Amino acid sequence: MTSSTPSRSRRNGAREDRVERGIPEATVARLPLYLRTLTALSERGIATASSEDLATSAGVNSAKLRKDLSYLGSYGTRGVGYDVEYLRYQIAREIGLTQDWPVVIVGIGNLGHALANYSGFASRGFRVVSLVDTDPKRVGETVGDLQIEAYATLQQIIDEHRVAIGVIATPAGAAQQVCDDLVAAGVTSILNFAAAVLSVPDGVDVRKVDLSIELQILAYHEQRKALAAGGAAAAALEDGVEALEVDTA
Amino acid sequence: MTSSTPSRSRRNGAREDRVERGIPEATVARLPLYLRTLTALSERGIATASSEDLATSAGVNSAKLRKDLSYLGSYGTRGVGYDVEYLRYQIAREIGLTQDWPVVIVGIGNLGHALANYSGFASRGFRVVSLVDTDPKRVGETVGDLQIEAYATLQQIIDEHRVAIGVIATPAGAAQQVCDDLVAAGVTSILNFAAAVLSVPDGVDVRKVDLSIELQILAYHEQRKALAAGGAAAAALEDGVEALEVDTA
DNA sequence: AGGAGTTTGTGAACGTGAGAACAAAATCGA
DNA sequence: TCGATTTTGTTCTCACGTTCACAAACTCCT
Repeated sequence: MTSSTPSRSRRNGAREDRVERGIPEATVARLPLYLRTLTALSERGIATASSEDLATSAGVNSAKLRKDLSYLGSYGTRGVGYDVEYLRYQIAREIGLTQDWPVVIVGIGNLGHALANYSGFASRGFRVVSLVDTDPKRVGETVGDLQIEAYATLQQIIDEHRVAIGVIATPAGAAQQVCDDLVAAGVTSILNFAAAVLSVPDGVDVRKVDLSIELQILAYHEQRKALAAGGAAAAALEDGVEALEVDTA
Repeated sequence: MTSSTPSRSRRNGAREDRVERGIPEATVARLPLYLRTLTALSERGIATASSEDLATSAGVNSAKLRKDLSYLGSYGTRGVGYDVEYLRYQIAREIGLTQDWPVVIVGIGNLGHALANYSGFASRGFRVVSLVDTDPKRVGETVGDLQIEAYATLQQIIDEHRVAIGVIATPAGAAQQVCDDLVAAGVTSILNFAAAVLSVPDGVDVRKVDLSIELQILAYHEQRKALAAGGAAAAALEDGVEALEVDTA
């Protein structure tokens, strides 16, 4: 998914390695969580926090948190903990939130609307610079403090605002075409809310958020819980009866 | 996360093991994707598909897909492939989509609105039976074909409709309280859209969808790409200059 | 100054997941 | 009926991620 830059030069220094190889995906995915936790602590006027404190607030194991942070550098003080403000800045810089990221949203239906108004973006360095829809009837409509623009102006918008990140909130059928157009216009990161698998050239990152998939995963576990809690025999029957030998513990 | 039911009885049969241990999390997360792929093929009138076909459509490796499917049982035919309709049913049954899942959404702001109107839920066996909001002014308002109900009626709603899955779309500050109330009322699976870490008792599953985190992950990769593409020297300077030795390949 | 107490950073062990590779099982044509 | 061909199901290996456990490094108190 990430542009594969295999290790080219071999040299000492963990810091150097980080620049070369980057941070493990799993860690990257947690950094925003830590950032949010630190911001919350900062707002409560807390200046220093141990890995244990942070881990509890973030809902993770403290060893994992320490290891995650160690990929960024050695920003803690043994016997003391981490300086909240300092660590917050370091994580923000690492993720790239010390700069401003212009974002364009394509497809202003129910979800697009909600995303356009979502305050969580603006407060974290993301600026929705334009809303685009393929439906000409919607063009001109005001959402939040933006007007919906014509799909034909996509290229112009992306050039003008130097947009690198695009959000797709169209129906599934339109998603691949929109994706292709975004990529052609120079977008290299896409957040996809459409229920479709997007194919993109190398060097373009795609992340997908699929609401119904999340619910389905919950449903699977929910079903298992229901089965485990007494319905085992009935389930075996419904299942076709392979081996109905309930171990009566 | 999942209720830990360690292997109690030891017996042969992969099918038996599946029931005991369940399917790997990573596989569970992909089953809905396969399901969608199969539905799409079915609608195009395709009766049979090889693992290669399915894998391509789903955007995964074919070996991975075969291994995933093998956890459910042996539903393919060597030399032929999988019967689309049959496999679709088996996956649906495994996930628990042959039954209907009543869902309640709490917090009908921008996002709650969008979720309430989201057609992707209904089409996959999830039925939004009630919308709840803490703001008394919103109560009675119509969204889609439902009316927003008072927060105080939460318990009653959950009992009446036998709701097992709750969706939290409130501001972060209210999320934990709502979560506690949902759990107290009998909900055992929660999909959380609020930017907060929820703590729940054992036996309750939580999945979170955080839009701003997804964007931040993209931003990290985007920044790396920008750095890799020429800005390396400038970045090293800004970084504090540890060792500015660019390997000129 | 020195010892007791904290807390980080990391090495090592373990578990899970991904992908290559191949034997087993099916179809098809002669 | 038999060999050629296709495609599944599974084994094996490797990479990645998590957790434990502990030495190193810091503070604080006497």
